[in-house]
Amino acid sequence: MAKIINVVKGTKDILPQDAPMWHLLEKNALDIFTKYGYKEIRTPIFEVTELFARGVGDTTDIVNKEMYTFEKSDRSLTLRPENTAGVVRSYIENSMSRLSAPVKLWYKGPMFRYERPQAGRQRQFHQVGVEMFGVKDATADAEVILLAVNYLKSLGLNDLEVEINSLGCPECREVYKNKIKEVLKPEFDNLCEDCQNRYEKNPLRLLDCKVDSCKEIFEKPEIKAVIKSDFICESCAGHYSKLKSYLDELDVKYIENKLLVRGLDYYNRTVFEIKSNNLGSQNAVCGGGRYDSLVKNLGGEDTPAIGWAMGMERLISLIPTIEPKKLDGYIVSNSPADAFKLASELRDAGLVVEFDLQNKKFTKQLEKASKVANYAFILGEDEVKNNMVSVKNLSTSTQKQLDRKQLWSEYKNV
RNA sequence: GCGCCUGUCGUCAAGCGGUUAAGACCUCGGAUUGUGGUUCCGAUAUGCAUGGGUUCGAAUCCCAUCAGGCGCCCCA
Repeated sequence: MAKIINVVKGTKDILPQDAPMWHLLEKNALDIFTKYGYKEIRTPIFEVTELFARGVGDTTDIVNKEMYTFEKSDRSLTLRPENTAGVVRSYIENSMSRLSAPVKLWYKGPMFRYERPQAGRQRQFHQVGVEMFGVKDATADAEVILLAVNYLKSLGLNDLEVEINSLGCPECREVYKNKIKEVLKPEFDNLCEDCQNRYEKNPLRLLDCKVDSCKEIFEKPEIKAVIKSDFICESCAGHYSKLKSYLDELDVKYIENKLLVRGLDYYNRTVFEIKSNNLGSQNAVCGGGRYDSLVKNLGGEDTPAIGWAMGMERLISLIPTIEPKKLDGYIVSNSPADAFKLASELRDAGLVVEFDLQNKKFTKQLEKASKVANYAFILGEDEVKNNMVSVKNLSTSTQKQLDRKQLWSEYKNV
């Protein structure tokens, strides 16, 4: 036998037995997002590399070490590691700022990140996400979070934890960053290697370091005081408290997590994650936040925006398995030509039917029917002659001859 | 990139230095030439990820390679 070829590391087939769960995710996304006024957008799965470098940010791990980048005709192209940058690119390119705000878009599709695969993490994975452009008020933040919660509820996921935080605006964050750097300066040599790198590149990411020695340092009173301090400026604080009061009124439960720092550079003010305890160590199903300067940074008009993305594989691992449906009927007949005709009639009437294409014996056909279908439609010589079909209910074993014309509407009474 | 764990039929597995490599499920065939789902019978790994080594003897022990899983980092 020839050598077999396997799926590439970190990728997976979505097999027929899992398809019903994907259909559920996709159907509910379409239904619910549509109710909230979102329109679907589909952008290419690869873009010019510069889009991600400028959009996602070149201090992020996503851009630094996780991108699938390739060269073609002197252009550097990259398989999208996330879709916000692509959607923003399209928003700008198609002049969507001319549309009446807010512009609400949603998407679903594969994303690519070159990481070591593990539970809840693949190199090709799928996200559903939403992006809202044009509203700077906290109403947008609240609506977007509510939408996430309601989408999760529609999937039967009610008890997930919503964590929120505010990163402030570029101005107040700069002050905060400097304070952190200042107070940590004496400890610099004691920080782990990663943290020493983060110190210059992105001090906010120091805060969720998992190394014990670093955690200890962050626990020191004078350092903790700075980390925990409410650094955000008055207007950012106002925005944040407005969001919280909206969430309270909407009865959306949340936990404030001051250490919640997104790894994407473009976020400002509101960031949030939704987590599950049943996912192993990759426990975030949803992550998002506000990115008010991204549109401008990518060459568009200054446009506030906010969005989130959910990992579809992670969602699927949280919802119960959906058993595949049986066929409505399986036609049992020794005459393929007659079976073809009957199958067409029933299919046209909306039934899901199959019949034997392999010339199997009558008993084998019936055996097959009992495994895959709710009803057997038995079509023998007599039945063909009289324009009848014998319908057998395979769970009750009752059988009746029905007129072929009314078959599709009456078979369920057998 | 680093750490830990695991590779026996399509699937789940037993096996712990000497077996004819259990068993179950799935699939296929038969009992059953127009009545299934129950039952009974039968078929299906000359081979235990691959390559070396140790041994009289290896699926079992050792090494390497490959593959998979999990964790760190980071994220959905």
